[in-house]
Amino acid sequence: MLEEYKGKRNFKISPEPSGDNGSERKNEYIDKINLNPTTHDELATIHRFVFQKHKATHLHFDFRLESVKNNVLLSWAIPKGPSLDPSVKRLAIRTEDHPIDYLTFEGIIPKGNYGAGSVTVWDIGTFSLESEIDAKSSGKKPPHTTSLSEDISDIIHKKGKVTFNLYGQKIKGKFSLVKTRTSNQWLLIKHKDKYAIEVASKDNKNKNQKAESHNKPDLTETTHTNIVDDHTTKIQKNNCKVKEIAKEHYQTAECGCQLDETQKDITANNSSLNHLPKLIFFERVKPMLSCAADTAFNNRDWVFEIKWDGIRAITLVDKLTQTCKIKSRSGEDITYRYPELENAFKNAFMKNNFRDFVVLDGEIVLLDSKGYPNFQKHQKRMNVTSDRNIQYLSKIYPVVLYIFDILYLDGQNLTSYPFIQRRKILSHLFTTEKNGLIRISDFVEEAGLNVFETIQKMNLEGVIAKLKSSQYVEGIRSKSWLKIKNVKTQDCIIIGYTKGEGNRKNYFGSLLLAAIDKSSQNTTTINNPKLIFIGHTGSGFSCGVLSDIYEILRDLVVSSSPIDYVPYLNRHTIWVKPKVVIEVKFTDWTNNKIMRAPIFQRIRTDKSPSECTIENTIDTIIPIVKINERSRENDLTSNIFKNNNSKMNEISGSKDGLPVSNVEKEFWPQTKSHSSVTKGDLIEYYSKMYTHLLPFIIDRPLSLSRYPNGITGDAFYQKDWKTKRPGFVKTVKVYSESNNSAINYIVCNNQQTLRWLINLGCIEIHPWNSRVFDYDQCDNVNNVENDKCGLNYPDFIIFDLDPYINIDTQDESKEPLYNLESFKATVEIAYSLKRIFEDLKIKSFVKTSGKTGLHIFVPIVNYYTYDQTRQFAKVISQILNQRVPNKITTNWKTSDRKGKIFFDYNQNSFGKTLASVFSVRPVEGATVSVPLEWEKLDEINPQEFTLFNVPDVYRRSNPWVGLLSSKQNLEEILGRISSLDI
DNA sequence: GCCCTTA
DNA sequence: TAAGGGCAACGCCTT
DNA sequence: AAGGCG
Repeated sequence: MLEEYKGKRNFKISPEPSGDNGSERKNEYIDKINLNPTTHDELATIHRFVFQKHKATHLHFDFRLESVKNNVLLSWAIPKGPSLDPSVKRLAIRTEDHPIDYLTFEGIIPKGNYGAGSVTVWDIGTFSLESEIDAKSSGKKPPHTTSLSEDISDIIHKKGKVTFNLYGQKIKGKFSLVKTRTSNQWLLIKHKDKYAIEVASKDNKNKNQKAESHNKPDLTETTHTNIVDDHTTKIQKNNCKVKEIAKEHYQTAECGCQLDETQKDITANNSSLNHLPKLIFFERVKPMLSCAADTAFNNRDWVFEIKWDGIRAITLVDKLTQTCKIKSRSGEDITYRYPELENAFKNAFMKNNFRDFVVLDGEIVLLDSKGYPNFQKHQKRMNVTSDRNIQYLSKIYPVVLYIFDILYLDGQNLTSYPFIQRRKILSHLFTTEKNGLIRISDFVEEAGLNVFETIQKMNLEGVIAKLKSSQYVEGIRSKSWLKIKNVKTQDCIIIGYTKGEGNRKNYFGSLLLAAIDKSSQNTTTINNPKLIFIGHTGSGFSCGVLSDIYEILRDLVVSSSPIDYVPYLNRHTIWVKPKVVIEVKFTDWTNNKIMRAPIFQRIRTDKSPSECTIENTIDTIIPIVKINERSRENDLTSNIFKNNNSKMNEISGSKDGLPVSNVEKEFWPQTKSHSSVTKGDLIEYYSKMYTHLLPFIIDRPLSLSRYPNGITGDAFYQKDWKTKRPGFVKTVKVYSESNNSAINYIVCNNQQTLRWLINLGCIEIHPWNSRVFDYDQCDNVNNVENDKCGLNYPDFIIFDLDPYINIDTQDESKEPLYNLESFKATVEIAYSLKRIFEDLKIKSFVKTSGKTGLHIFVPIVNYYTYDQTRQFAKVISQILNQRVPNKITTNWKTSDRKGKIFFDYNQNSFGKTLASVFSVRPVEGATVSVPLEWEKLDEINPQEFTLFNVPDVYRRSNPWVGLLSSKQNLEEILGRISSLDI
C-alpha cells in the first residue's frame, strides 16, 4: 500500500513516519481533536483529515483524508490551500498515499530528501462523506461518523468525485474534490453553506473576514515553535529595526504570494507597511500588474485609461529634500536617466498640495512631435548610462511622465483605498500644466468600448480597465486591472524556418514570414505579386501545432529563398515553398517594416498566399534598405549560406569542441596585398600559437580590446567583466582608486580562455606587466599595493618606442614605404638603447609592436614597485636622450613628436598594458607582434610577420624563451649607472 | 509573450 | 491554479 | 560578441 511512499524516502535521514508501526489506530490522535469515542467500534467510524503546511521548494498545503479501510491517508498537494469561497476552485494534485502516522507529523525534512523543508499541522479534524449525511443537518450537527461499509478510497477510485464535510478548527463545511481530465489533477471546491465566504458578492457583510485563513496561528503552536526553517533563523539573527520590519513584510509576503487580492490587501493593512518610513516603503513597493483580457467592455464599476507604451515608473517625490526618485518595474533606480523629469518635479514642488512626500505610479513615455508615444525612440534613451549622452538625449528627446496612481501620501499608505478614491486624491494633489512633463493620465468611466475604439483609431497600444473599488495590490497580476491590447493581425506566408534549440531541437524554432506588399504593386504583376519579408515568429505554438507545421514544411523544403530579398537572418535558415498561410498577431510595425513581437495564432487553410496582403497602416512606411546599402546585412546573409559547407565544423567541432561563432566573418577586408582574413583565420592562428603566448599572459589581468565586427567595425575596451563567463575563465578583482571599488579583470590561464577571448573579438591581448600573487587579496584597498596582491610589482621594465607620426602626409598609398622608413629610424634608437643596456650589463629583449614601433623588455625580479621601475626607465630615457640628442621625445603632444621617436617610459605604471608578444594587431595586413634576436632587428620588415606565416616561422625557435627566467636585480644595475660613460 | 511543467 | 523555466522575436545600449 | 531590457 505504501510502497510509493516508502520508496521516495530514506527514513534513516528523514524524520517522517516510516509507516511500519502496525495498523492499530491510536487514541492519541483522536484525543487531539477533542473527541471522546467510547467504544472501539465508534473509534473505527471516525475519519480524520489534516491540512499540513509544507514549506518545500514552494509553500503549499498537503491535504490528507483518512481511508479507514486501507489504513492510509489519501493525499493531495494544494498549492494555494483551501478557499472558503465557492467560486474559487483550488487545484489539488493527488500524491502518494501516506501512512496514518503522518496525520500529526511535524518536522523538518532535511535537504536533499524528497519534500525537503518544514511540515506543520495547519488544521486537523474529522470528516464525513456527504452521501451519508442528511442534507439538512449538514454542517450543523457534525455526526463525525461514516458508515463502515463505505470508504473514501472506493469512491475516489470509482467516481473521480467525492463530497464531504470537514469538521476542523479552521476549516469547516462542505467540500468536493473533483477530478479533472489531466491525471492526478483534482479541484477542491467549497460548497455554498454557512461556512462559505463569498468574496465576490458585493453586499458581503463579512467584508473583513477572510475567505482563507492561512495566517491564523497553527493549531499546534508549541510544536511549531520548534520548527524553524533556514529563512526564519536567518532573519531572527538580525534584530535591528529595519530588519524586523523586513521580516514581518517578508513573512506576510511569503504567504501572500499564494493569496488572492482581497486577502492580500487585508494582510497589507494589518502589517507595519502603514508606518514604514518613506524610503523603505518606496524601495519595497512593487508595481501592481494587470491581467490580459481579450475585449473591452462597458461597465459602471470600471474606468478605462490609455495603456501608455513606455516604461513603468514608481516615483517618490520628496518635498522636504526637493528631490525625486524614480524606479523601474524591476526596482532599479532610473532617476538619473531622466533629468528633465527631475527638473519638472523640482518646479512642481511649490505648486502642489502635499506636505511631505508622495509615492506615485505611472509610465514614462517618449512622445513624438504629434504627441504619440514612440517606444522605438525611447529605447535609444532607456539604456544610456553616460552622463553626457543622457543630458543630450533629454534635450532632443524629452519624455513625459503619465501618473495614474498614488500609493503613499504624507506618511499615509493609500494602497488599501479604493482606486477611485486614490484618483481623487491624486487629482487634488497636483496642478499639472497642460504641456508640462508631469501629467495625470486621464480615465473614462464605464464606456470601455468607446475608449477602445478611439485608441484603435489613434493606433495606441491598448487600454487598461481598472475596477473602481479595487485596492492597490503590489507585485500581483490582479484581475481588477485588465489590459486590453490593441493587437494587429496579419495573414502571412511561411517562406522558411530556423532550427529549434533545447526541447525544440526536433522542430523549428521560428518561422520566416512574408506577405504581399500592396504599396509596390506597380513593379509586380497579378500573377507574380511582390512578397516582402516581414519577420520571424517563434511563439504561440502549442506542442501539437509545432509538430504539425513542421511536418507540413518538411515536404516543402527548397534550396534557396523564395523571395528576392531578406534583410537579415538570425540563424541558419531552411527555405520552403511559399504555400502555407498562418495568422499572427503583433504589436506594431517597426521602422523597417518588420512586425514587432509577432505571435502565431492559427493556420489558415482557408486562405491562399495570394490573399496575404499587408493592410494599410497609419504609420509612415520607411523603405527597406537595399542590399548594397547595408553591407553588414549582406555579410550576415552570405555567412549563413556559407556555413553549410564552411570550416565552422572543422574549427569548432573537431579541435577542442569549444563553441565559436561567425568564423566566416571578415575581420580584415581584402587589400591589394592580401585577400580578406576571417575570424576563423584568427582563431586558427591563436590555436597554433597558444603555447608560445600563454606563458606571457598567465596570472596577468587583461584589458580587452574588442573588435566584434573586425578591424573596420566599432571597437571598444573592456576591463570589468560583470556578466557570466564559462567556468574555465578565471578573473581577479583588483581594487581601483578611481572607482573606489574593485574591477573584475579577466585572466587567461588556459587555452580555452584564449579561444573564448578570441571568439569575443579580442584581436590582440593586452596583459599587465605584473602578475597576481594571491587572487583573493587584490580587491582589498590595503593589499593591492603590497606583496599580498603582487600586482604592484612588475616583472619587466618596458620601453615603448613609437616612430614619429607625420600628420601632414597621411597618404595611404605611401604607407608601406613610409612605415618602413620610420621603422628603420626606430631601430636605430633601439640599438642605441641596447648599447646602454650592454654597458650596464643588462639583458634586454625586443619585439615588434606589430605596427611600426618596438617594445623593449628588461626582465627584473619582481621586488620593485611600478613607481620605482618608472623612475628607472626615466633615468634610462635621459641617458638615451644625451647619447642621441634631438631624436627622441617623451612628450605625449603629437606636435612635439613630429620627426622624433616617442620614447614612452610612463607605460611602467599600475594597470598599464601593451599588446602582448604574438598578438595579432587590428591593422591592415593582420600583422603580429613578434620577438626578435637583436641582431636580426635591422634585417626585417615588421610587416612581414602576419597571422599566416608567424606560426611556421616561430614553430622551432622563440627568441624570447629565456625572458621569463632572466630576473635581473635593479640595485646592482643602479650601482653601475653612476660610472656609466655618456 | 507564450507554452509547458511543477506542485 | 499560478509561478517558474525555457524558448522565441526585435531593437537598443552596454562592456 | 554577448547579455540584458521592455
